Amino acid sequence: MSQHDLKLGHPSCGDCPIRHRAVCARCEADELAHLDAIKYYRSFQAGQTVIWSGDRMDFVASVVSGIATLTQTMEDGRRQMVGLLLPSDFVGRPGRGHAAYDVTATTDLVMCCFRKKPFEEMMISTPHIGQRLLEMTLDELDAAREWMLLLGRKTAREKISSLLAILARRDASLKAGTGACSFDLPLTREEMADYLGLTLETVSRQISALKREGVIELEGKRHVKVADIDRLIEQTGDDSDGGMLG
Amino acid sequence: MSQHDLKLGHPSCGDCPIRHRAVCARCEADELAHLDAIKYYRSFQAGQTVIWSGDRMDFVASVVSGIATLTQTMEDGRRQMVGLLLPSDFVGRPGRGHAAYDVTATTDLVMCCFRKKPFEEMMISTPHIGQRLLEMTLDELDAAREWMLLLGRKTAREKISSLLAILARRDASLKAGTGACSFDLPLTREEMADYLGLTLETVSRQISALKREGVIELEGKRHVKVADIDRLIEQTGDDSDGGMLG
DNA sequence: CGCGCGCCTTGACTCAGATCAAACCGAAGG
DNA sequence: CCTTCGGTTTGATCTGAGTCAAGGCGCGCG
Repeated sequence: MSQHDLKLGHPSCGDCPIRHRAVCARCEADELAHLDAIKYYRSFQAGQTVIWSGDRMDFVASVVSGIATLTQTMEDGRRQMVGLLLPSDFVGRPGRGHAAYDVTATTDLVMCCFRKKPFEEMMISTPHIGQRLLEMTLDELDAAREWMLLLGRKTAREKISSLLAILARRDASLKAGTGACSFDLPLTREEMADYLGLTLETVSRQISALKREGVIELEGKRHVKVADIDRLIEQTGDDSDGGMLG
Repeated sequence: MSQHDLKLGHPSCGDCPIRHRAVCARCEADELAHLDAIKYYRSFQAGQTVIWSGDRMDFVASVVSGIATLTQTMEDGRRQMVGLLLPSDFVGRPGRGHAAYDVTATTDLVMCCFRKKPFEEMMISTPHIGQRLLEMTLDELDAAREWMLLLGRKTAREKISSLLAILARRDASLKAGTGACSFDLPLTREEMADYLGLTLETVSRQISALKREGVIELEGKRHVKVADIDRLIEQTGDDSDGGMLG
């Protein structure tokens, strides 16, 4: 634990990029100072494994930048991604000593870590943290349940479109009014397949089909342009209101 | 709200059957007294809908007895169950005014309800409630993610076996040593199909196949006897240790 | 008693997506 | 320049589960 790869130039909590969305979002100045004192940063390169399922895990963390995945693997190698961790998302579970999933960096990744013990102590003394964590966990539970609908009932076409629509909305580079936007896919075809419960061939075919039909355009393999987001959303099978309930 | 069907004979919180597992599990005597003062019971008959997705929902609740389901429905009628609510499970989300899922009683059901406002106030004044709710929500998130693996990657055979194994373990009428047990299915074939992301015909066929192969026995349509639980678990595709990680 | 109604089972056929196999593309390295 | 290699595309074929359709079983009710 002594040589955690602490990088100079990391912000103090007060001007951290994820300050207002992460588990610390509701903390007051003094609480933040306490967190500042116990936090440390760790960086991972794209492709590196953060932790293996079943391994001892004596920290919890927030994603500061980059993207990580949470996956489960069966003995025979079948894999299912069960979560995508984006900046401000939380990893680890207070009150559990071992990782329940494989965590992998799909892009270069920076995490803000807390050793479990001091973090748990702080959760007791600082209700704001527990409150925010509850809120975030409830959001994740909703997301997981939405994904259950996708995995259990949607067609391949609907699955791919749903994923693209989520990525498109998040990269809200939505040109005001026009409904057009573009973004880079943060996942390989195989990773998308693992997320969607498909094979990589089916993912590839469906993306080609969407391209052929003009719903999306590709620049290279990874950059997607969506001329008309509504047309994409039509393909997802979701309520046409685009998820106003969320 | 005036005529909630409060039944005489309901226990005070102190000797409630779900006292030590529900959201109130960590509460002290005085906190319990407060909950006692604001709680009310509601009963539903098997088959009744508790609330529809999107409806205004001004209460949260714990299941006291019976079983309820949480389902999502697509416009065209495809349905996916996203949760099974058993005694002590919690329904509703503090900080949200509308139901996100259809909640249906599959057996006669009794729920212990709290109007949202007083409950939220109490969550702030009584950390024990929020702490317990966080714990329960994290458990549900784990369960949801395990279900994502089932929905995305398991075969029909593995899905059915997984469901039966879960029900068998829960009804821990496990005869010590022998690994034999028996229980009633709380769901119709169609409800199982909605839970497992299958059709009811496939559920029926797989159950017949398991019976034919001697993995299970049926008494009537609903009562299942498992002579050798390990043989059932072999069919689930899960790690052979039977989920010691959980 | 017989009728209708849920719920369940079984059979025949179809099809979406998996599997197997080949080749393509672009970047890195010699 | 050519080679290698990971990621990707595309084609041909196979198959598990869906769909459509016909009964069966048990129960409550007229």
